[in-house]
Amino acid sequence: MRVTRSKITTNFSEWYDWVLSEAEIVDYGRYPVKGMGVWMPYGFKIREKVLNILRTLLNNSGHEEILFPLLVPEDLIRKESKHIEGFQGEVFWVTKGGNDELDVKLALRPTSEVAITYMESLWIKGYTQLPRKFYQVVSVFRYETKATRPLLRVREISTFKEAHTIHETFEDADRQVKEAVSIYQQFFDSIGIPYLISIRPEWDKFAGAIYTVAFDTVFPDGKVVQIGTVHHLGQNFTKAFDMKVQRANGTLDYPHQTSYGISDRAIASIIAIHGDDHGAVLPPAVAPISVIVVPIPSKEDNEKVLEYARKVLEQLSSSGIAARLDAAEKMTPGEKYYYWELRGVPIRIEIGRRELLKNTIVMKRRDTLEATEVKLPDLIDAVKSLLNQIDKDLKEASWSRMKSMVRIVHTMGEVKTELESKMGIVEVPWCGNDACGLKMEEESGARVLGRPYHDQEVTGRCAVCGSTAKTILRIAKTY
RNA sequence: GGGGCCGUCGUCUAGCUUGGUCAGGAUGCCAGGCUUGGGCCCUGGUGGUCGUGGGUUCAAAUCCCACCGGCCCCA
Repeated sequence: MRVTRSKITTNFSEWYDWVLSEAEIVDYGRYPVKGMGVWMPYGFKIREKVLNILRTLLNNSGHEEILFPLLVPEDLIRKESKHIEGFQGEVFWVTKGGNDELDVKLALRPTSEVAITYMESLWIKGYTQLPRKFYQVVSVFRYETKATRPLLRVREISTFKEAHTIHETFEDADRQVKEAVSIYQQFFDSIGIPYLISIRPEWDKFAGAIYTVAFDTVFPDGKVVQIGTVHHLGQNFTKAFDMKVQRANGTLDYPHQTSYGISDRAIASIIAIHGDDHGAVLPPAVAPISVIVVPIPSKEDNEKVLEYARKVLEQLSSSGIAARLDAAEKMTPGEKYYYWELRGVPIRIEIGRRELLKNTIVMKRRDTLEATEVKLPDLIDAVKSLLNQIDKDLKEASWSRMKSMVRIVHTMGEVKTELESKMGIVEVPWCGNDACGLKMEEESGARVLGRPYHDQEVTGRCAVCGSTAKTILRIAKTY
């Protein structure tokens, strides 16, 4: 049995819907509200694992978890004019309580900057209280009017980890942006998701931000998905709320903020990026089950085979490995293979009469479907080292796939033909002027992702105006 | 923002053009048997307000309208 990636690459959309529903990750499209789905038990476990990684990273870097109300009064949300401008049209409003029209409409938060800034203005009075770093994991709502996709474009983003920090100076907030980027790098590295980090162009930064740094990844169909963002908010929100704090030198000034978020899309990426034609392939770090033990029944010695399988399970469990025995009698071993492969369990152990007689087990890795025979005494070491190996190999494979989808071109014509033939991300030399960037966006019919966050050497001339290039512009078809 | 396709047992789907035994199949599920090293086979059973509302008609899954929901393409 060999792994293939033909279905997932040529018919990604269908594959994606199929995995999410068949592997019981989310039940989407049946709940009778557009753009909203149900996290099913298996998907919920994956989500929990992902969130645990994020929480650990944030808690260990001085972030404090909080929880804000879902509703934001209209006057609050209108305080920062650029912000509301950006979100106007996609805010859900609560306008009635029972039969009464509300005097002040209440928004289902599309994000929480205003709510948090308002409360911070009550909490924080002096620089000795700064910085503060908060985060929460909540649902946020966007009134999407068309083309919703499970976990990718939804009306209720049911897993939104948003962090909000507040600082005495612009520079300290700038440092915070760097910390956030580094935390997100560690996060995506730990789940093997490859990314490019870009500074979004002026016309596409977060509504109310000074600048926005974004993480993008490439899906198997060649389209790009934004999987994380970090914003330097400067004093935009604190000024809107007239929130001043006393500084060390005694003067009053508006503090500086940042905010950064990761959503359901991180989980969508895990499914989409590591998956193959058999279904999901979960990195060990987020797999609810690390090892599935499948006994192969036989007429002779059937009870002994089962007993042996239970012994193996017991050894795995007592070594802290999340293992499960699938002893269901109704399914044939073959059916079980497909079932657990679809769900992405990293390692399968097959135990039949052959293994019983030899005192061995057969270990099959999900990512390559390669089998290895292991002597029983070596079981735990073999499983542990294979889990590490899978983790490494998944990361390497996904990075090399993404890198092959990113290439440099030098003219507008090439941008178009490259995107049309192969999708992915193209990079072109750019003078750095918005006008040229916008022109590239228009002419390419694609989306400008921005320029590299980490300096990247550039030679040549701007693909639009022909003047010396100062940086690179990244362009892609996006979700 | 513009255009197109679609909605029938849990799931996939036939039927719709040409209204009238068209509500049928597969899969799943339940019971039993035979199997079990990659979705095996056999027997019996379960399951559908044909997305919702309205209209046309003696008669609507089928024709018309609106809404809800899903998918795709273009900008």
